[in-house]
Amino acid sequence: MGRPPCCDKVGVKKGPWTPEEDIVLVSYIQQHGPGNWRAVPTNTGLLRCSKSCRLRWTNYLRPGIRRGNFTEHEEKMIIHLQALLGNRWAAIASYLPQRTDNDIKNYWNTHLKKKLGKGQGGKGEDSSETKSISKGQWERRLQTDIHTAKQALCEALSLDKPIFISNSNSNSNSVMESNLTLPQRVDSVPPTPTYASSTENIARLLQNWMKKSPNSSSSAVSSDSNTNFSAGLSSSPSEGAISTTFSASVEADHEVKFETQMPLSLLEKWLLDDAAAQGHEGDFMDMALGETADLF
DNA sequence: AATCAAGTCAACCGCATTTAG
DNA sequence: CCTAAATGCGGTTGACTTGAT
Repeated sequence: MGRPPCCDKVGVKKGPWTPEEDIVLVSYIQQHGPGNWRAVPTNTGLLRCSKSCRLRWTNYLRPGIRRGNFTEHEEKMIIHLQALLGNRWAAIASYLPQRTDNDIKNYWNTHLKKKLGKGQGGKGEDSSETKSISKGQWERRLQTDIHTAKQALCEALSLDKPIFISNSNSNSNSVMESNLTLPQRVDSVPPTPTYASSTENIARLLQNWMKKSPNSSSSAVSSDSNTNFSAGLSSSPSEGAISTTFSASVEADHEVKFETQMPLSLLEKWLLDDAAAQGHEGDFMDMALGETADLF
């Protein structure tokens, strides 16, 4: 038969996450790594469903996430990718490793859609494009995916000593679902991502939290059973970051599940073959949309 | 200062796909 | 192979914030 249910919906808490919950979650993931979300609520005592835990981690607590202030480059990237891939935010997000699909989606809906609407008289609408896809269109879309993946690979490989991470969880995406893991170029994420950046995220949240509700002091952070966070908490002048002693100590104890390299030989060969065939190096950002249109 | 509208974004919901028993 | 749970994804909602009146 099947498996036991992931979470019974009675007694499941909803709504915004508190810093305390964040800390519990990060602590748990620090120890066990992301994945097996079903076990998270039971093992941590969080009154959240597994989905909620996963979402919280992937969208806010995961290391290397940047929030707000989309750069012009990112903006252009999103616009291009949206034109290429449609509303496949996870796929788009995989090209912007510091951004989450949710973030990109929100940004698109709140900023870019409007912007494009103004600029080109509503051309930016995507719905008709991505819906009602015929079989042939699917094939072409797949081709486009492969094509764009190759472009991204070219770009990535052309850099000096790039650092790749292959997102082990949600950010792997349809583009690469054919067992090829697209290496993500990381521009300004720390070279060796640790959970410290998660704690920074939490610290930031804590700050906001304390701004909002002066009553909930940092003492609230102490309590929980299997976390020893409180000892490691300290304020830093820059971002009020949680002290790195935590991340350092934990890192020593547990393997950090981020690949920093990936075997590229096959990919390189594939790219080189393709590049030879195509004969262009293709700056992804400069790829004309007209080229895309041809594919569809 | 109060009220309302518009904008933003975190989180939820439901569906599709993948995976485990 | 079948069934059901787990997971991932995109659409949508609603609480909160900000700006205008």
